[in-house]
Amino acid sequence: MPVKKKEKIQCDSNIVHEEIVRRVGQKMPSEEALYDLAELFKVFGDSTRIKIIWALFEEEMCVCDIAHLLNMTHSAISHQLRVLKQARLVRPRREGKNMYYSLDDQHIEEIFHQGLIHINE
Amino acid sequence: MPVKKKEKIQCDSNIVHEEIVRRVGQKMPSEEALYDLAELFKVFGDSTRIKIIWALFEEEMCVCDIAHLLNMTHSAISHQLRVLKQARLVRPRREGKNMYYSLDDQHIEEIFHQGLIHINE
DNA sequence: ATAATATATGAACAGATGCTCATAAGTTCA
DNA sequence: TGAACTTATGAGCATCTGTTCATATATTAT
Repeated sequence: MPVKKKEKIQCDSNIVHEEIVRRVGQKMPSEEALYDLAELFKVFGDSTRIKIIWALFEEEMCVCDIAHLLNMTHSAISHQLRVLKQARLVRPRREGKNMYYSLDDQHIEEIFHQGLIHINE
Repeated sequence: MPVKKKEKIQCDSNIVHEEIVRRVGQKMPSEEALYDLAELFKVFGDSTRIKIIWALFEEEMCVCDIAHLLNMTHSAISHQLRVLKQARLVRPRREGKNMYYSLDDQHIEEIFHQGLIHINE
């Protein structure tokens, strides 16, 4: 009695499309890389931080000016700059009492650009 | 008596670096565009969704297979696919009992690529 | 030293998020 | 029709997040 061969397979939790899952699984980046990527995008996923970064596209600014530009408290901006700093996206520079922040990455602008293309589609 | 001109200005909440703030402010995209951009990146800011998208780079897959690949419940995957669908990042196609999802955007891969460059720097 | 200004930081709180669970909806096959 | 299977969805909940507030730190000028 020949075993009935299933050509187009169902999606039983056991009889999954094993071929597909195996092939795709092999091409996936490491768990760690995907996690880090998500962490990076998480940083971009807040409109305050997006605004800060966009402002710094133009030129370096101090905390106070950013706060004024975005009409937010110094504290809130400082907290967010810390997040950006930890993600190695901005770099601080002291000048007297002021801390000037500037962008520390060349790829951000390209990432944002592609993001805007998606939005405006 | 000549008015003392302030060259490098202080950061009083009143005497902000008005020139800078004004110039940068003019170049900022609209509030709405920046908000939408943040929303898009928020979608990328979760490792489950990152994994789903990366899997779909290879080929379309059904809910069940994605769940199996990522070792998660069907429900969790379905919820996340909904988020991706609402963001117009994936597109569903029915085939019998299965819903096959595929990527609906050409720019995602470029965005992810640039993101990885930042991480590996 | 003290005062004034700029920034940083911890605690607290409200709101958002992602998963699980239960259940519903849609499809196929007997 | 009903049973089996796949996917979708709402509720509940634990966790995470972004802001505010109070306070600390750092620099400059008096």
